[in-house]
Amino acid sequence: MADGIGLARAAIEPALPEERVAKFIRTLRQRFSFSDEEQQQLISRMGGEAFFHKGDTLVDEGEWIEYSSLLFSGYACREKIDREGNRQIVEIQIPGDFVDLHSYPMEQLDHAITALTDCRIVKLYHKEIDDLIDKHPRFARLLWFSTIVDTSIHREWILNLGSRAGSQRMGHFLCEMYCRMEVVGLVEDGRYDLPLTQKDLGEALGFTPIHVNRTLKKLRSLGLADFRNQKVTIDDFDALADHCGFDASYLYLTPRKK
Amino acid sequence: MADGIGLARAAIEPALPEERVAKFIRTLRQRFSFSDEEQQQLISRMGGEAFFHKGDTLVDEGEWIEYSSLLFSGYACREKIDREGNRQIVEIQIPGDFVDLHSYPMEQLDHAITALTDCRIVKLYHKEIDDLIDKHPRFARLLWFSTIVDTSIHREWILNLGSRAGSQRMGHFLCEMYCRMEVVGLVEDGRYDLPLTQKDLGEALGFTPIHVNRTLKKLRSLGLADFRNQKVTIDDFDALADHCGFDASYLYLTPRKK
DNA sequence: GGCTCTCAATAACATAAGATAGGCATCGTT
DNA sequence: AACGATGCCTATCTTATGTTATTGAGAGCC
Repeated sequence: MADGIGLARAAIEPALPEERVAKFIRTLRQRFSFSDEEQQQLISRMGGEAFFHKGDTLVDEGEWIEYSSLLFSGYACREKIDREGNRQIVEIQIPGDFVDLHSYPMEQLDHAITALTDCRIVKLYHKEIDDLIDKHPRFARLLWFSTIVDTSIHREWILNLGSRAGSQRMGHFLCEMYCRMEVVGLVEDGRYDLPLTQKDLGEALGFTPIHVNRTLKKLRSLGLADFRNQKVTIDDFDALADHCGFDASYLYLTPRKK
Repeated sequence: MADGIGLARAAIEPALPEERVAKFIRTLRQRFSFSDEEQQQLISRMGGEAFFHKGDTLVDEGEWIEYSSLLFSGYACREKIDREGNRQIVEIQIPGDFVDLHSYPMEQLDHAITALTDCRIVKLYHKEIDDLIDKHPRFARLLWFSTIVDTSIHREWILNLGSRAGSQRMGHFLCEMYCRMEVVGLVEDGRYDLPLTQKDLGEALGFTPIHVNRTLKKLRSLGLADFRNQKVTIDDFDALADHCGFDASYLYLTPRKK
């Protein structure tokens, strides 16, 4: 929806850089206060755009990377495939997320990033980051921070997969997505897009698609959440959060002091 | 064992700084080649030591932190506790690991770090890191990298909890610990210390203690791994790795080009 | 219009893992 | 020596989740 608008406008006249990175800035500022000048410093280094179709691989496992991708519109996911070919979705990326900023220190990823919908990205070349940190060392800590939030999210997923079962595991995931989507203005009347099939959901939560179906049915019958046609509706967020013990602090959405 | 030696020596005469950080340097150099001079730069900034007893909290959830801790000897773990009081171990820390380097960009952790045995740490104050990055920007990328390896390990745990069951999940964990311990010289004849109870193991792998017992029994009967008295014996690492589809690349133990 | 897909929903059945409980070591304390 | 605490092991029973299969709705295609 916001997605569609972005695409349409880009086709007519290119969006301004500020606009393209707006969601990222919004998320970042939610977490880490920084000046308008610093914001400008960062935006001015953002390079070209790229477009991917649904199902495309944005970054492949093992690939050598020289720029990081800021997701401007569309949805993607990190995924790992094991020897038997089982797919594990490890994180969902939404507009405003830096999908692979950690490739700056890493240079090579241990997993792939795949487009869940058509995606538009803005590039930030690693040599620009080098230069930025060189001239403004404070950005090291700031950009570093933004990658470390993913680490925190991963830890919560470990907790979710390791200690929560059934509807609570599912509910927790839906709560996380709700909070992250809300920050970038993608929740409307308790509804947000989640472009996953039930099979995908299973691959994120460690369930079979059948069990995903059972679990969704249960959440629906409890009146806590409804997922259908790639859309999530949560009428009473607090009730759902309470049901599954969700606490958003691991998302670091409260501004830091520095 | 190496632990005991370290402690005894420290009691008589303080170990040299080089010696105290040797395991960390060993791990880091395994991953990221850097010069002797840079090594010296880093070591010279390391501050005082601290000692913790088994069961102590090294860093508490939510605590504001002004230095990061390098584990010199002993074992620790990251853990998260959910609302019901269930404990989820999220990572094991071994000698040479920076247990909370990510607290530098974070300033506050979303989880606690607890000593599994008596522990000795060496401090690196965050203002020293500020200064180090200021004078030698390359260290930003290097230290950043070292935190990002934890992210990669977390992702593999998500895969492990989400898609592997029973003996493979357990085996994978034992393989990871084997590889990490080997780098710092703590594997001897296929044996290494793992100071966890079966309950702890369950809290790391998302099993009940009873099921941990079943699983260990199975691995033992298959001749793949033996865990008892806090010691792991793996006679044929390749066989175990093959059994559970373990691939060490996510540990980034091959030196990067830069 | 009738294909073929993919995805969602459900049912019937199988099994891995959780829950509860008891016995048996070991260890530190008094 | 007696005691309680802790950790390991086993047995039994229950349940959540996996497996396999069938049906129907909708989307795209020829």
